Amino acid sequence: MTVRTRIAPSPTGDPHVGTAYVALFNMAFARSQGGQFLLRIEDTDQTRSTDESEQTILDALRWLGLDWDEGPDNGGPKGPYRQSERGAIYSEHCDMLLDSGHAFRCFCSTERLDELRKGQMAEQKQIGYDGHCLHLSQQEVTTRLENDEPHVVRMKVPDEGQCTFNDMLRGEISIDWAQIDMQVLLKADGMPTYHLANVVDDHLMEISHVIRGEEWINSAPKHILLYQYFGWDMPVLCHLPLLRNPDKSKLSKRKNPTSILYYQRMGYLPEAMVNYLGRMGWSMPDEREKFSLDEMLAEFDINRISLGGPVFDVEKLSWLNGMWIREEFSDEQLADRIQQWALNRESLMAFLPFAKQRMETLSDLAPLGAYLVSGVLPIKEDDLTGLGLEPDKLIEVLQFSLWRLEALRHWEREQIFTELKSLSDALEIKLKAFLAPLFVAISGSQSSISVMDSMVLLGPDMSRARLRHAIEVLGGVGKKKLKKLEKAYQQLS
RNA sequence: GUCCCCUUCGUCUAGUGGCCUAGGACACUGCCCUUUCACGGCAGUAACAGGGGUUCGAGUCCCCUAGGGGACGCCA
Repeated sequence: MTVRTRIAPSPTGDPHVGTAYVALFNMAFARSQGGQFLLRIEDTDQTRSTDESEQTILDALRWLGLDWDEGPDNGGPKGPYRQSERGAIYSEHCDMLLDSGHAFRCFCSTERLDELRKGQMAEQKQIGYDGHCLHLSQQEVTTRLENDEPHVVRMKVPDEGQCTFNDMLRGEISIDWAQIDMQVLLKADGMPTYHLANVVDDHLMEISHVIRGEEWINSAPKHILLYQYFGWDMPVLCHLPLLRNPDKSKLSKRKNPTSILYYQRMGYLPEAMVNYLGRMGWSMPDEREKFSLDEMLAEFDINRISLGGPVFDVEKLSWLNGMWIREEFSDEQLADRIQQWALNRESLMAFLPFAKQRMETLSDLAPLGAYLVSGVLPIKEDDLTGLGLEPDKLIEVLQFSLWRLEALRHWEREQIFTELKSLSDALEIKLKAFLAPLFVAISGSQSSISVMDSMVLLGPDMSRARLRHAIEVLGGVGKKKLKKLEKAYQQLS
């Protein structure tokens, strides 16, 4: 048996804990069955991933000890790979469906589709493609193709009956075919959508079991249909519960740190991290809380997964991390870890040029650099409100900066500066006054090395987390207020 | 709005019809240990969403209701 985890890099390159979670269970299932665990990076929307962001995710998984196998040597796609390099195989498969009459070309414009959706929304009807191009004559299709009219390829879907399939954990699931949209398979730019790429790649990689997040249940019928159209064997499906925020919604970075890099930077151990993820929706037969990846692989039974969406609880993760530090690490091992983590030559060399100018004795180093090796800083409301900005302005500065920095793709001094400077101009606040609250949020004090340099040293995840924390310290932003801020933010740019 | 999935302490969970007076862990509270703080030890508060069935017997099986979540893109 063979199993794979699909990875979709995000523009910012954050390796999401949800990705690691799914990868862990794929790996656990594969290894416990003596099968293979593969990894596949997929990016059919080329604006999303870069070599860098792909690398970041692979590194994060490796850090957690989630090592993958090579995959079958059958000429099909191999291990982590770049999908865009193999664009042709999708259009070829798409042609097969076109020839067999299971797919059709659709020339509808984005405007028409928007209009259609709006109408359906207004009538409170089901939303989906209306089959406008389904019955174009061969003649018309040929003419429009000759005219180079932009078009997509959509799959045909039965208009009656139900699709019934089996989920390893959930049993039988039935969905009416009427619920299933005529999914676009090949986009106007010639790239496949997820659905096509997923099915074709899974088949070529000889995937036997698909273990993925619950959010995919509703698109299972599309995939089943494609397998039927191609005449391929359908893999076994298994949908994992979704990791949740404390308010039970799907885990998101707005409400919780979700980047593995953040937890790394925070000083969580990979062993504890994997251990904790393994406790989400799963338990050891003897209910022990602390276990290594190897122990989990040895005992893994997929039927021990519970289906309620588990809330990601940082507090319990911290407790577990403490257990690992205290019980599983010798002083020597811990010393090594700490050195690797932050007290390494590279980190010191990065920091020293700034520290040097402010040092009189070597012992000045610790207070100067403490904030760089800290997690959440103990700042108080007064530290921020005492800076001279009005409370409303203060929130604006922090929240807008956070949004700008969240969108930043390359975490470099120049870019950070450009973003913040343009924001301070737009808000008509002098740079010095504008940076003051950021200074406190990032470094915890008013006198330290420059904010920009500090942010570079801290890295994107910790920097953003500190800004979020500062906003929390000020009482946070309610739903209403958030909407207002978003509006104001949009108007700025 | 339509469809799908889910539902045991605040949170993570054990539970596969009798072993359940529902067990463990985090968090919380108290006590002990300790020159402080932690760690550690001990104890305590706290849950089967509600209603109907099936059964000698239901947390466990079925149905309904409610609640939560997800999906409805030329995103993945």
